Amino acid sequence: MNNVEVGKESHQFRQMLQILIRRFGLLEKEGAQCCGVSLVQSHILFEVERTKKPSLNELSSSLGLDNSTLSRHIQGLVERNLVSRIQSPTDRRYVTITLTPEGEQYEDEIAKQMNVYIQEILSNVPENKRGQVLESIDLILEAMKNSSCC
Amino acid sequence: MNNVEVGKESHQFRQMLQILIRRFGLLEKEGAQCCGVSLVQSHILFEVERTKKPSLNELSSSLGLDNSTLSRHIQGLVERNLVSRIQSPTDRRYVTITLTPEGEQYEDEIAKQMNVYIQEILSNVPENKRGQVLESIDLILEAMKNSSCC
DNA sequence: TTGAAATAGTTGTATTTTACAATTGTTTCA
DNA sequence: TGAAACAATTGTAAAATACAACTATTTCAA
Repeated sequence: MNNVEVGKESHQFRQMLQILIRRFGLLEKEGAQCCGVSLVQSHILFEVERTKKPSLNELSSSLGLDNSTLSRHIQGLVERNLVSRIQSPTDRRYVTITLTPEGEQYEDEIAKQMNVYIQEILSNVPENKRGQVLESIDLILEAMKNSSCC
Repeated sequence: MNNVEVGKESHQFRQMLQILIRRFGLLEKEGAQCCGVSLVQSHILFEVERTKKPSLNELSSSLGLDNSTLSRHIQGLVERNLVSRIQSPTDRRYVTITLTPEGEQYEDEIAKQMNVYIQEILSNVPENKRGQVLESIDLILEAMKNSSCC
């Protein structure tokens, strides 16, 4: 494959991804706000659930936020009793962040809300293409992991 | 396909999309800031280029921002001479927004920057899967267009 | 062993982003 | 023709964010 072809593909790829991301981002925003949290808070809850017991540092870098910004978000979520912040016993500089049962319930609610949208979207993908679509997103993720840039 | 299967797929789909979106969002942010604009500004420029001569209303709703917020962003971009804001002659309530030559140049730069990242990512997708990946993103977009939810 | 450097997290502060409400100018239509 | 609808801007307050300074803890090398 030569450069011109890759260039064309890149353009198409960026354009599609960017549109997809904006549209999905809007959906997420709506889904989160239906459940009474902001988009960022919903990302935090999601990420806490996904990566078990992350530290504040891990969270902030995986979300692309400053430490201080995240610290305040966590403070807010602790006050709302959605996450707990526990000092690590082995290294007391760290805190580990977990979902409270209430936080898990929240995550479920948001997931349920998103589920409605996603089922709607998936039902509009031709049935014989659904497997390919899922596999492809996985391939992109994998490729990103193996890339030096991200 | 029954509900349980769709549910499983939804979960996987949301998880993958959400991760993909966060990672790509970080890339975009970096790409934009390399070129001296914020992520939101870069989205605005992209959208202005994509949809020719949008009105302020169209832009704000497609970007999911309040009218007033967008109006101020546009003001900033006008001051930086990246977009122009022209009152529509047929209906003077509207303004149409276009890229200036300088704005187009900016868009090209950002695109070039993103291109570097995207080529890197695509090169890590197995060559025999690249077509499928591109087709799949297109399928998702198409499905979103045909969905009532977004 | 100990104290300087490194690290994780929090808090102070200023800036930026954002939304909602009120306002202005224009068009539509009953 | 004038009230309602509409697009955009401006006033204002709230929320999100980053950077810098600070505290508490750990590491490691002299």
